[in-house]
Amino acid sequence: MEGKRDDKDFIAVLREYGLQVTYQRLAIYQALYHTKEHPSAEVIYQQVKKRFPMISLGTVYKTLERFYEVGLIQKVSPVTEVARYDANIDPHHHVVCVKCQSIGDIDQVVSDQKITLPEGNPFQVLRHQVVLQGYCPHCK
Amino acid sequence: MEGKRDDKDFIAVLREYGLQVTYQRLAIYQALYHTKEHPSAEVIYQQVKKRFPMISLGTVYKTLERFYEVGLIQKVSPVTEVARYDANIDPHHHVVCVKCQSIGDIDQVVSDQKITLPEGNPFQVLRHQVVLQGYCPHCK
DNA sequence: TTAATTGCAAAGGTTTTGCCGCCGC
DNA sequence: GCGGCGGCAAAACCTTTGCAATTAA
Repeated sequence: MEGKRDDKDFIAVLREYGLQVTYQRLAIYQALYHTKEHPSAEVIYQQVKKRFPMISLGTVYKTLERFYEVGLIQKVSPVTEVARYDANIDPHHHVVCVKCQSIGDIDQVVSDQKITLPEGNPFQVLRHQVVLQGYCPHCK
Repeated sequence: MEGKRDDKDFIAVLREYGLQVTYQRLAIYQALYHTKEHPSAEVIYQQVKKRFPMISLGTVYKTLERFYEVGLIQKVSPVTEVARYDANIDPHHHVVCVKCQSIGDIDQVVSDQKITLPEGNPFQVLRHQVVLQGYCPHCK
């Protein structure tokens, strides 16, 4: 039985990750668990508000960040806090320091030619970007 | 002679990309061209302001976005506009629709084991993320 | 009981927008 | 001269923070 989880299961999951269990957290995790849409905090808030109209957006932000912190969920996008620019337009990738946010270049040497898509992928892919995360020479 | 470009060269570059030439644009492009720091708009603003104290931050934002739009520079990070979350924590990558920002999953099938770093890379890499960009089934 | 969590509202920070005068072409 | 661009300030967002009240354990 993999398919469905009832509330009891979700409670267990939160506990596994060392999280205190609240109705808000259950609702937020369930909402995220039952969608493939990779929703933003705002979208999750709108969703959860249907069942718990008193929930606040701030709580959704705090909770998602907490989930991410303990590894219960993934987060897409926040490689750097703000947009960063680069005059070098040769194909290359970047490595971002998780501590000081400095960025280094990685020459194409990486992989790349190996980026092949699974059969039946419905997206039409234009380009890709590999972002590595780690420590820069100064922070490590 | 590859190494240095004088002002005349920068003017030519802007024209090549169909951009109108102004002192602000020259200064912004030069500032970005002469650094490896992958600066943010704010940092570029501070830099350019030394030579052109009257320049405005809004102009820097508009200009960088214009440069990016025509392909004169690269932008690191803005895969999605806001943070997006995912309850699936199995290792996998994402493909983001450049038009509607919807996100699809790409199973590990991609490459990955092939991500090898160039010799002498000074960063200590912890993990990496492959982000593909393209059109979703609905937008293509 | 005690520490963590929630809700609310305010603040912080980045980026966008509108408008008008100015400048490149 | 015309359309694009720059400066300025306001606005729009997204996200974080502070605090008092509430709740989980």
